[in-house]
Amino acid sequence: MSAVKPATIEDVAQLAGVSIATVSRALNEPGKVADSTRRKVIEAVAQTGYTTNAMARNLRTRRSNMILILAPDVGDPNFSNILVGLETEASKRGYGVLIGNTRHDPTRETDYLRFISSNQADGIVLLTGHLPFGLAQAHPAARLPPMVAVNEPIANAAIPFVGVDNVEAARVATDHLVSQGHRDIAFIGQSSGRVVAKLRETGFRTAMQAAGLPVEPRFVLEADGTTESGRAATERMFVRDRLPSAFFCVNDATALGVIIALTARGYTLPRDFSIMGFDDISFASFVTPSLTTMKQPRLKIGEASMDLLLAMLEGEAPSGREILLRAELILRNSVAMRRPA
Amino acid sequence: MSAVKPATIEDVAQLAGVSIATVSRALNEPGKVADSTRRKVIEAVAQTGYTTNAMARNLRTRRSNMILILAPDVGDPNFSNILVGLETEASKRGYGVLIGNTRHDPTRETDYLRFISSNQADGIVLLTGHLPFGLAQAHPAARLPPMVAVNEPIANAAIPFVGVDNVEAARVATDHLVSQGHRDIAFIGQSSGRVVAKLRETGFRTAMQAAGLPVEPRFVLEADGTTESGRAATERMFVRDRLPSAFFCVNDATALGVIIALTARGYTLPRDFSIMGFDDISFASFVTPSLTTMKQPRLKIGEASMDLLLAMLEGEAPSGREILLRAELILRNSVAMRRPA
DNA sequence: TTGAAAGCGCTAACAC
DNA sequence: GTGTTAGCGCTTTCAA
Repeated sequence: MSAVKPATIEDVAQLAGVSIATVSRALNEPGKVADSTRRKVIEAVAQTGYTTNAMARNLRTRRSNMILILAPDVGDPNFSNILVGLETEASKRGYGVLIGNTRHDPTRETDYLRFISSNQADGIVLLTGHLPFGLAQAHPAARLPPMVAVNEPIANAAIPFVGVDNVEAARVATDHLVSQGHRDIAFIGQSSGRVVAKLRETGFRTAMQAAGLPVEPRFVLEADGTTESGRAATERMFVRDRLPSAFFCVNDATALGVIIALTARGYTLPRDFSIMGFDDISFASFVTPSLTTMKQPRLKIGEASMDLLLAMLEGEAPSGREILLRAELILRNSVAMRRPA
Repeated sequence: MSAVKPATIEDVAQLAGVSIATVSRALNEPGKVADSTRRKVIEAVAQTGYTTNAMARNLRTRRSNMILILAPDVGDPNFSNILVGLETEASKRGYGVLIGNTRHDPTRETDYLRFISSNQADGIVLLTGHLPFGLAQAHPAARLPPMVAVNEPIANAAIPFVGVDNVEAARVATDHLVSQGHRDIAFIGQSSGRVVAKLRETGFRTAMQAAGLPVEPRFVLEADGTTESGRAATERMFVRDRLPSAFFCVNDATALGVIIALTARGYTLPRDFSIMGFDDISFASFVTPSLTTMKQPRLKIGEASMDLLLAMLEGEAPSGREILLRAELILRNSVAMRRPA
């Protein structure tokens, strides 16, 4: 019964007894078509099972209604719900979402730009923390595609950012430790490269200063955000003569490393030390002790980012904004009152 | 300097002093073009910064080189590396990957089919465990798009499946419990609806029978695969007069529920009970006790699925195959020797 | 309010 | 080996 070839706009036009232009209008600008003819068209569309050929439309309009998402690791639990949020908002607005897993590989980053230069995507969401390698060459300054940075701001580039207010959240986290009586607090995760780490360190220092507490340089340790780096940093701590009573970790993965190191040394947590994480990634509630941490509103971050990007695409928004969302303190069992000395 | 409008094939042709057809050939079928002219073309491409307009090409060829991935929850830790594998293989072969988060919502499933019917995707990877709602209507039987089912086979449909050999893996898992001296083993996670649960139960029963052990009906409990269902099932267990010494759980989430219930009742694990999970999702090593489980080769599953789908698309493979990969027993701390009664 | 027609940029027959 | 040419299916002036 049904044609072997998909129906085209011409088939619909013929059946409805109108021109293809009218069909196009009836579908895309219903207001510009008489009620009666619109009904005929709708009817014909139903009969033929017509669907607009997106390729033809895209070729004509030079828009693809696709958004490219560039992430270093799509499987990262830190991204999971951000992706869901991005996809949800895009889908709601009639856009599709294309994913590119870069693994921080410059070659791959460049490669994915083909989606932009070949008109297969209209804008980019960057979860990578930097501009895709090769962007500048591929696109002369004036014609950069619309982009938003998510989760990790992009240094030295006027790319709108959407994410958590890291400084403020780190301040809240530190305040919580202070409120539990801690005065000697270590910061695990200093890292010159990573913008986010810097922001969290700033929040930490701000809170300490506001509380009138000193930040001892020997209590500020480098770590690159991995579990192993957290473990190693903790070990380095033990060559000191004095120890902090609490650890504020740059993220949950680092905190896990700290917990592992401390537990291995025979300490009981949180009795002996308090640990504060950041992110609230999926395992945070399953570790022992379960992790007190700052929860990122990932779904919202994703939705807000896509919303901003689409607004830019549709020419509604001033590009250059920044949307900072609030992180939430999640109280679990890794932070306790400081024991009297 | 650089033109405000992107270069087209015509610009390249002009600069190289050849016809557009030759440019097209030089780029797509280099063998069919003389060396000297090919070099001229390459040079002109470089000068103009030309990139093929994918929309025009797709319109012409009726192929998009895009694959649609339909998943109920893109953020599910169980999918994370499968997605990475899918994307990696696709990207390697020059395909892009489009994601659709269905949330098991029939409306959304139908909605995503527009990517197929509008020529924006050439094939579908199904992580949902069922055919997208509305597929049959949208595509008369003869013209179903190429599809593969991943992770969860699709009942009553001749869709090629790629995933772990659940029966075999469940057998291995059960064998391990038996080898530790357990004889009274409960199966948590019976579920009539889910194909995967059935397969794992089959593997469990096979192993028990092979070991000459009875499967007591009261030790086979329903649970839908969530942590809460595992917890609840364990509670139901305690109205019995006898208890098993080990629990084989249909997945890690369920196992976590069992652990929570048992721990809450004051038992020490694995001293009092042994728990076996399935999947090895990210938190498995962080729970206390860390979970002994069967690890799914997720990256490989993703790569193999995409490989199969692309082979089908390129007309190389008989559609209707099944690729079963081997799961690996991961020994951690939730399973111990059975204590003498 | 509608129709005719141009053309988006490309690939693939077909001719040379 | 290379060029000419006909569309792929659609949107969008421009006229009526």
